[in-house]
Amino acid sequence: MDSADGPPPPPPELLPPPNSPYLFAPPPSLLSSPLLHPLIDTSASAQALALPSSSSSSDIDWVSLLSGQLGGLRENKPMMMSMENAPMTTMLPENGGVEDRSEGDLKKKVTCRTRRPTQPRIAFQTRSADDILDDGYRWRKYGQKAVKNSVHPRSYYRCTHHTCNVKKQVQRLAKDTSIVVTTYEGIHNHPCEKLMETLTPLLKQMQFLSRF
DNA sequence: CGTGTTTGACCTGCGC
DNA sequence: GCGCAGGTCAAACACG
Repeated sequence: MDSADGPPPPPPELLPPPNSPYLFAPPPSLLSSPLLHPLIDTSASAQALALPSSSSSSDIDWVSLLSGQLGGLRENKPMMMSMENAPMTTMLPENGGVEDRSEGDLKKKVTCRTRRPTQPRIAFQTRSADDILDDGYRWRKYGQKAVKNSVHPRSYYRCTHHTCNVKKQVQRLAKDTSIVVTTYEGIHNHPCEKLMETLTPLLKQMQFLSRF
């Protein structure tokens, strides 16, 4: 939901280079976009998106990305992606988003009745004052739950697109409440309106330039 | 009135 | 089998 009249909130800060096993990853707005859907594979996502910290945004194969070819990534080339004004995020391995649960004796209770193993799940850590990241999709909140060993509740969201079954969970880390963990589950089966709105003029410009 | 949020109840898996 | 905890449902409510 678009909150906010008044001054815009400060942009989320960059997280420091994460220690293993965390990996750099595109912001949710890109990862959840149709352009990158093929990348989000439950088992392979961490490897496929493994990015050396020495990478820079200049390494991005934007042409491939924007043309939908995704060549660089399909060849598993190291890449670093960034978006202006987009929050830098840290991608966690599957179930990484529940790291904060590991405080105490929380062990392996990550599997639950409704968890579908076939659904890709990707978690992001984002240092932000806002719980909700604007990733271009519309979300409807369907639940909120207090989580053990955490002061902050976990919020559950579902994509409002009628044919889309993507969910996401949002929770602040218990250890560092300035960090928001967003876990995406599933893949959008529809275009991201905001993203396409942003990229369309860019694509046109690139097509024009590519003629020379 | 349509859309989204809140919140308590309910369901289910897991550990003991 | 029981209790706990996570995830979902759905009615009530708020807001533009």
